[in-house]
Amino acid sequence: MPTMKDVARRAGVSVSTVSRVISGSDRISAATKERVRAAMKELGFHPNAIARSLASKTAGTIGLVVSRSPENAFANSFFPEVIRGIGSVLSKHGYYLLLIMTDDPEVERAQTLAALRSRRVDGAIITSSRVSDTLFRHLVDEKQKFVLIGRVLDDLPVSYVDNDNVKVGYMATRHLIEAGYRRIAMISGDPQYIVSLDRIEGYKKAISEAGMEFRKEYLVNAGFTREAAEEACQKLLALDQPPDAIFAADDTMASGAVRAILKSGLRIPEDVGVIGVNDDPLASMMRPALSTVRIPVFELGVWAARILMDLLSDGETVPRQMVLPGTLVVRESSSTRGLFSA
Amino acid sequence: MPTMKDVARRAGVSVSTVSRVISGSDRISAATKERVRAAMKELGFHPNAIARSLASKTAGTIGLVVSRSPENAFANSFFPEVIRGIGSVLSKHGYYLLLIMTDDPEVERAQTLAALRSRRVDGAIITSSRVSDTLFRHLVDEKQKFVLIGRVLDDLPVSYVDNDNVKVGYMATRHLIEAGYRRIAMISGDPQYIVSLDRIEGYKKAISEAGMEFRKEYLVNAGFTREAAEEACQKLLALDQPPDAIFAADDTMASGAVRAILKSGLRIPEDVGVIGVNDDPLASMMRPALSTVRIPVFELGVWAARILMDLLSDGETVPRQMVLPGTLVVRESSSTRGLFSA
DNA sequence: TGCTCATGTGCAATCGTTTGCACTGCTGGA
DNA sequence: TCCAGCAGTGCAAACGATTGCACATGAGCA
Repeated sequence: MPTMKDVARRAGVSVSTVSRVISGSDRISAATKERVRAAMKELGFHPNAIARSLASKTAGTIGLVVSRSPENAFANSFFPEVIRGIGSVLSKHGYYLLLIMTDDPEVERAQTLAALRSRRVDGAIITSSRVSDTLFRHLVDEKQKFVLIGRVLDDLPVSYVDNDNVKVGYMATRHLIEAGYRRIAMISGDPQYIVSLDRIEGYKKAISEAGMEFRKEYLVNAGFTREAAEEACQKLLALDQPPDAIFAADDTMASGAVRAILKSGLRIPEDVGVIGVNDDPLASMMRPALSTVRIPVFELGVWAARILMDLLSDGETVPRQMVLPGTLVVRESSSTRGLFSA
Repeated sequence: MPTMKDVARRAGVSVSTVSRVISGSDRISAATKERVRAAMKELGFHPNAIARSLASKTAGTIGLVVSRSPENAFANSFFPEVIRGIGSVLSKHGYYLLLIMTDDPEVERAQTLAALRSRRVDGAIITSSRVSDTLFRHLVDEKQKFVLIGRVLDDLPVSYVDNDNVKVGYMATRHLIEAGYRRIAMISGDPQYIVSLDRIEGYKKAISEAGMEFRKEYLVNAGFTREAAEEACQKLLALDQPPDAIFAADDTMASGAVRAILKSGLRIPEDVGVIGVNDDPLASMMRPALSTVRIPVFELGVWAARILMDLLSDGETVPRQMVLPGTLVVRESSSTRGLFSA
């Protein structure tokens, strides 16, 4: 592999000059530029990114920590979409994306810390927010640059972008109420995740606002998996007073609920209404097509990346926090109830 | 950030000694090791990965090129699964994964080449194989280390791991035949991808082997999207002699076909049988549950990574090629036909 | 004619490691 | 008693770029 030294020799200039030609900047005569460029081409020279990083003290890489938690499990399209969003920003800035993803949460934490501490990455985007996690505190203490997709409960000075999950829960529940359903149950995700707590809060808010009573037995946890959701839904339907609508905290769980309902011989949406969250491809593909609250996943990625870029370039220090809204998407699994109850 | 120099000073030894303690190797007295370790801990020292890479001439990173082609679109679980497989191997070897993924194929190629040439990554795993692509030739010429998930048509000395797509096509078609279907159409993916050609070949083989006649109008291209598949299937059903079974080259397209069939008032599997490929979560979730040929995606990732590791460590030079089999998974969309025709 | 400055280029230090080689003591066998 | 050999450590040269500073040249101006 040729180095700048070789190029310099060939072009009859010094390495500094070559360097300056490459970085484009500075005052180099057109003639010299030309000769250096030619030499580079002739030798097939490509600058060594590692050496460059060492000298310039920036890795040119940012880490993306993807928790393989059920929360953003791969049954749904969260992960690819968020990457797409991030990538669209990073590529403009010439950054590469280092993926940190493993089955083991401990390994994940260790790798995240290692990547940042070893300066292998200049910053990180983290896509999980458990209720209790000391990782963020560590990162803040070490003044590492990172952005969270999600949010933190305590008042750590952390930059994050999140969707408004309280509102998401509220919108979904509210929609069911307006569609005429009266006994609305919620199948929630693992309460270890903040997103779960938020959506539950929204659910409760809509319930009480409508003057309905919150029933403990109508709120069940299915850990973001379809199987658990199906089972949970069966139990709900077996109650003395079974619910006439189900709000599932994501589309995957909603699909489980749908299955349980249909198996039990009930009709959707006539007997039981269902709504999910995410609007992943599955939702429109199911029969009946699933009503849902769409989350702007791509945008979450975009904003997380933008904020991180700012953090890195401006040396910005005040944490920025951002909340994006969801959108109600009404499909077959809930829309027509009004007709029946009317 | 403390450097090895600081640690060395504190421990009263030379940098070389510190380095040797870190790398674990070599002959360092227990006492010295202890002192150095203590110094590192006291200073909160973490070795700089970039400097390390420069000196050791290995990036410790491998690139994963994810083509956002429809072939491995995110509607299915190909991408996450393959990453999981790769990750499980890489983490054992202490490698990080650099993700190269963009909407634009040209940018993708450029980034791939740049990452390898700049030695930002030690090698790459590439997940696309278009029929005509000069990328591989370039990479081979430059002696870059890479493994392809998929395969090449020409006889380039390229290491790859692929599933046996001819056989996959054969198995799916054969199954339909054995289930009693007689007019079997195929909805294929974009013929620009080798995988498509292979599955078509398998389809034809099974057809002719069963003494059936290959009909040109029974082979249609739907570019791996559900919408196109639905449309294509409608047209098939409108033929004078409509098919009584559909082999779709992936589950996503199969779901489109299912929708078209049901819309037209026909029953599955009684009137029309359907089979897909992949066995992604969607397949078991659909109603009727979709018969399919399962592809060992996780294993593809594992083997690609293993082969790349060998390429990097042994300086191995003979290309290794590997083909993994698929598995027939019979569900509701095809199984019972035998009962009716009997 | 002499001085100032802008322009273009080179020198050499620096980034933080790794690693081949040389050196110092000591141990133990002949 | 001498010397080979080894364990333990340090020196200093890489690795391949970036960058502050110094320097040479020639133009512009008084």
